Amino acid sequence: MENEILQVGMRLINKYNNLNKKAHYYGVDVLLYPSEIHVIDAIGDNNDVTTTKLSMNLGITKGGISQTVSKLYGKGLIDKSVGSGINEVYISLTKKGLVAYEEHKKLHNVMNSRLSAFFEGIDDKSRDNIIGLMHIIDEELTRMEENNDF
Amino acid sequence: MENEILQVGMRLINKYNNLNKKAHYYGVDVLLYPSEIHVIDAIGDNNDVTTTKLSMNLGITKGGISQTVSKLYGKGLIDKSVGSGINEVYISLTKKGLVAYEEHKKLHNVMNSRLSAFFEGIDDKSRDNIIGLMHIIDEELTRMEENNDF
DNA sequence: TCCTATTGTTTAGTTACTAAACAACATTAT
DNA sequence: ATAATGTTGTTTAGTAACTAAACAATAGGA
Repeated sequence: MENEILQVGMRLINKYNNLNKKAHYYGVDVLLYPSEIHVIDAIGDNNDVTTTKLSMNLGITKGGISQTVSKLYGKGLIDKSVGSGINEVYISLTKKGLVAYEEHKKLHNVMNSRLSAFFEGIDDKSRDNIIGLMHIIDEELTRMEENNDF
Repeated sequence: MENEILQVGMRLINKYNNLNKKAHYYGVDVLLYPSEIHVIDAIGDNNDVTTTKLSMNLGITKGGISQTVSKLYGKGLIDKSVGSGINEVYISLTKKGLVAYEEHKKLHNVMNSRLSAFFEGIDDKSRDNIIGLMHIIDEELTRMEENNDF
């Protein structure tokens, strides 16, 4: 019974991950790979960000970010400018980059609005339980991370 | 408010995916990569399975399965036998493969039992709402898949 | 006997990384 | 002033985990 819910949850994660594997245009003239739209998303959420900060935000090494950013620069989606800190380079979206960012966000918003409607329609107890469930999952994942259990 | 729940959900998925990236021993003498333990898990759940069925179950091409299965054979975790169908080859776990399978399952069971306890402690309405929430997410993911929206 | 369908394999290519060495520059210590 | 240290970002070589496409092997039907 409860086991089934976990199974469904796992299936949903796999479904989401598979969707996330394909490249799309996001309203621009260049094909964007998952890693690229992921970085664009992170830049759009926090403009004038540095390579090091992106690296921390996305949990990827600086080298990896540098490579993806380089591709995005070549595709004309980002700009670079001198930052305020030592050796810092600020990364920001070009107009084209902003188009891709917003197109990507828009697609997420469809699901977002359905979920918003759902949460408005349920009672407080149910909502609290859903939050509680997420808390347990978070704790368990943290435990597995710390104990290197998997 | 509801947006925050979605954000937490996304963070949990990322956390889970990052855990899933590391190689582990799972109680045997060879290091098993994520793709390998994933295939072992699928074989253990459905013994005497074929390459084609594994391919369908895991959503990976036959070529990809063939490569991973080949590595697992080299590491001594699986056996092959003549199947009943045309050209079929049955894949099964060796003793060593079973050790890895059960060790992997055991780690998941810790979370499983916490979730079971949680679901026993909540009211029916909350449980129905959680199932309903999963249903909505499933529908939306299917819609995105079909419309190629992402 | 030839054609087709199916199974599994192999090969070449790709994405998305990591680790490590490196370069460029500023700050601090001697 | 010069050397050591600490940052930042880049480049390179290597790897995992695929896919697509060609292929081989085998069985059944026309």
